[in-house]
Order: sequence, then C-alpha cells, then structure tokens
Amino acid sequence: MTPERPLRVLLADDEHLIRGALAALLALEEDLVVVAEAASGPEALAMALAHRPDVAVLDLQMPGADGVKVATSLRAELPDCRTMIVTSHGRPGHLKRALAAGVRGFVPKTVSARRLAEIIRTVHAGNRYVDPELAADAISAGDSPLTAREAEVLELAADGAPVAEIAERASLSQGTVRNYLSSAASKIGAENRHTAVRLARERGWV
Amino acid sequence: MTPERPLRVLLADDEHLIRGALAALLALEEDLVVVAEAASGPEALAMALAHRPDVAVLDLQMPGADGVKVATSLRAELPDCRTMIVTSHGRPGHLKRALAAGVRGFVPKTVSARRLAEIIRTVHAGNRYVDPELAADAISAGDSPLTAREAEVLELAADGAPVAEIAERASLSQGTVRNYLSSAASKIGAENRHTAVRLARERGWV
DNA sequence: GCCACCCCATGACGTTTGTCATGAGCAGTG
DNA sequence: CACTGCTCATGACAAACGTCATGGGGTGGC
Repeated sequence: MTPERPLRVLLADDEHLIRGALAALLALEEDLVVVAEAASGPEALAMALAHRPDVAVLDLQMPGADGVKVATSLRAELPDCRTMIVTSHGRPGHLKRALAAGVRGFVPKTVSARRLAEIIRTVHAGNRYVDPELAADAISAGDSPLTAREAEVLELAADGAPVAEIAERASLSQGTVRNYLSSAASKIGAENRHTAVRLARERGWV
Repeated sequence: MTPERPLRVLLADDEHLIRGALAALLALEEDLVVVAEAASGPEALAMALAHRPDVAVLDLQMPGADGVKVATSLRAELPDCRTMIVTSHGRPGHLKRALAAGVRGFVPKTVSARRLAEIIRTVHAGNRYVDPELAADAISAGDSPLTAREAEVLELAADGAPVAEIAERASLSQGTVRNYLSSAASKIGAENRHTAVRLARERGWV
C-alpha cells in the first residue's frame, strides 16, 4: 500500500497567498508532491498538459475559466487526471455543475490541510468525496423547476436590465419574456423577478 | 533594529485551510510568531484580548462579525494592537470602511506569504500599507454622491423589495421612497434602481 | 393518435415604477 | 438674514411590469 511513486498534484488558485501556503502544507505529506501551480483557468490547463498530474486541485473561482470549466477540458484532454474543486462559497449549483463535469471531489476551504491531503488520496484512489454539508444543501435545494428558456431569461434579467433589453438579447418578443419571467417567479415563489433571480442564484438554478 | 522580542501575530480567517497554511508559512519567518488563531469575528476578538498580539491579521469576511467590525472593537479595547485586513474580493467600499475603522494595512490574498510578512512588519512599525491596485480602484470610484437617506433607501431596495415594503421599513411615504430611489439612480447613472443598487455596491457606496 | 408539456406569440388589464413639479420644515454657511 | 442643501410629502402622468386568457407549432410518451 505504500506508494512507490509519489502522488503528483496540480494546484490552481488565483490567490497567491493561499496557493503558496497550500503547496507548503501539502509538501509536508510524504506521499504527495505538488508538481505544478497555476493562477488562472487557462494556465491550469496548460500546466496540467505539461506536467500530467494525478490529481488536479482547482479553485472554483479563477480568472479566465473557473474550476468547473477547467475540469471539463481536463476530462477531455487528460482523462487519467482526477479533478477536484476547492472553494470558499459552496453553493448547490456549483456542486451540481461540478459533478456533471466529472469532478470527483468537492470541498470547502474550511477543511484542514491534513484533511485535504486525505481527500486527495481518496480521489486518486478512484473514489468520490463531497463535503456532507454541501451535499445536504444541494439535496435540500432540489432540482430546478425551471424550463430551459425560463432559466435563460432569468439569467438575462440578473443585472437589472429592462424587459425590452432582455427580449432583444434573447431574440424573443417582449410579451414572451414577461410570460417566462412571470412563470419563473411564481414557480420559485418570488414576488418579482429580482427576488426570483436572487433565490434562483442561491439554489443554483441559474 | 533586530527584534529581541518576536512580533506576535493573531490570525483570523474562517477558512481553516487558509488559516492553517498561513500560520505555517508565517512561522517560517524568524521574527514572527503566530500566538493565536480564530475562525470567526467574536472568536478573533476574544483571542486578541486573551493573547494581546502586536498585529491582528483579519480576513474581511468571517461569520459573526467581519474584519472591519473586529478592527473597530479592537481599536477600542486593545489600542496598542495594530490591525490589518486580508481579503479575496477587494472592493473600494471595504477599503474605505477599513481605513475609517483605523485599519493600517489592506491587502488582497493575491500577494505572496513573504510579501505579507513584510507588510506585517511595516504595519507593526506604525506605517500604513494599502495595496496599490485597490487604492487606485478606491480613488477612481470617488466619493459617494448619495445623501444619507438615499443610501439607506437604496440599501433597503437591495433584495428586490417593492416600494411599499421599503416605505414601511423606512417609515417613509411611498412617494418619498420613489423620489429618493429616482434621484439616487440618476446620480449613479443607472436606468433603474436595481442596476443602481448593483453599481453602488461595486463602488462601495452602500 | 391523443395527451402532456414546452416554446413562442399576441392582446388586454391593472399595478408598480420612474419622473417631474411643487412646497414646507429644518439644518448649516457666508 | 439670505442662501443652499437635505428631508419629507403630495399629486399627476407615462412607461414598465406582472398576470391572465388564448392559440398555434413542436416533441415525446403511452
């Protein structure tokens, strides 16, 4: 069971402070070695292709491309590389997106470094790990009751744009937009579209 | 100039991963010693009172009370303790609030640990340090053009509440609320109150 | 082939907003 | 004291929004 070959890890996080500190802590684990670091999505991808790590530990929010996008690309271009997401704000939607992208581990940054190391090993062994708290949130949030168009229109309404603008951007008539907005809001149980957007965001439906 | 007594640091961050990693990295600096760690605002305050650090390094977003609130309390209860804020999302408003609270250092988490150590020393020496990028943002954002009431009403509008509800919560007539909302939006240059809220948030005016 | 469900649209209706004019009371400033 | 600026209010009008009924076209299941 003792690994003859160390477990090669890629670390991607745009916050230098955290990335560096994390690298230092993971280096204390004898069976782990950080072979590459990246500060952005594209950089993470490039580094992964260059260094072929066993596990890629990706921050969710990075400039260029977020963790899930990187994981998706990685799955296509480097299928042997397991991916996992580490994040500060664990919202249900992110978790769903991540799992759909083939991510095998999803943990909040509130775990300890030792625990993270364990999870890296778990993921490398082919198992999955999802933070229990986050999993519970995702389950309680349930599946989105919104249809594809409802979600799309709601997303376009996110920055407070008027109906006319949404209609133009979605290539729909204004009446249709209002219908979708109305039904989306009633499904969510919101008084108006703005609170609907907020709630849908929280539940990961957009 | 060589410190006979090591510089005592308090570390407060709700993300265990980061806090632990940071503590490990700062421990590598010979003249620094992390005397206490905290994972929430109230805990940070309690730890500070118990261990009387020279410098308190506070994360901006923590459960219970954010970094700036802790800094304010600390200023009152432990005037000799210098405070500094470390944050992921450096928005102009936060910086302003922090400086007003007597915080002497404000840095994003994109700096390296070595750099952070330097800044801790700078702050301890009685100087101030503000990340140049953040400072530039804050200056370009300018001062808030909003009156007290305008800002208050705008804040109540933040979660998408209808005018009637805002009026009730602010104990104002609906007409007055609409007037304030209207003038606030026009000062900010927004089409409606929702984008006004968003922009005001970004610029730190609410 | 019927039925359910989504997509898209239109028209109509009442409500909510945004905007403007106007004015009173009340600071602080020159 | 005159002046300026903030606060709060009212009334009125146009525009934007939310809601409902209705209908045609499409896809998938039973």
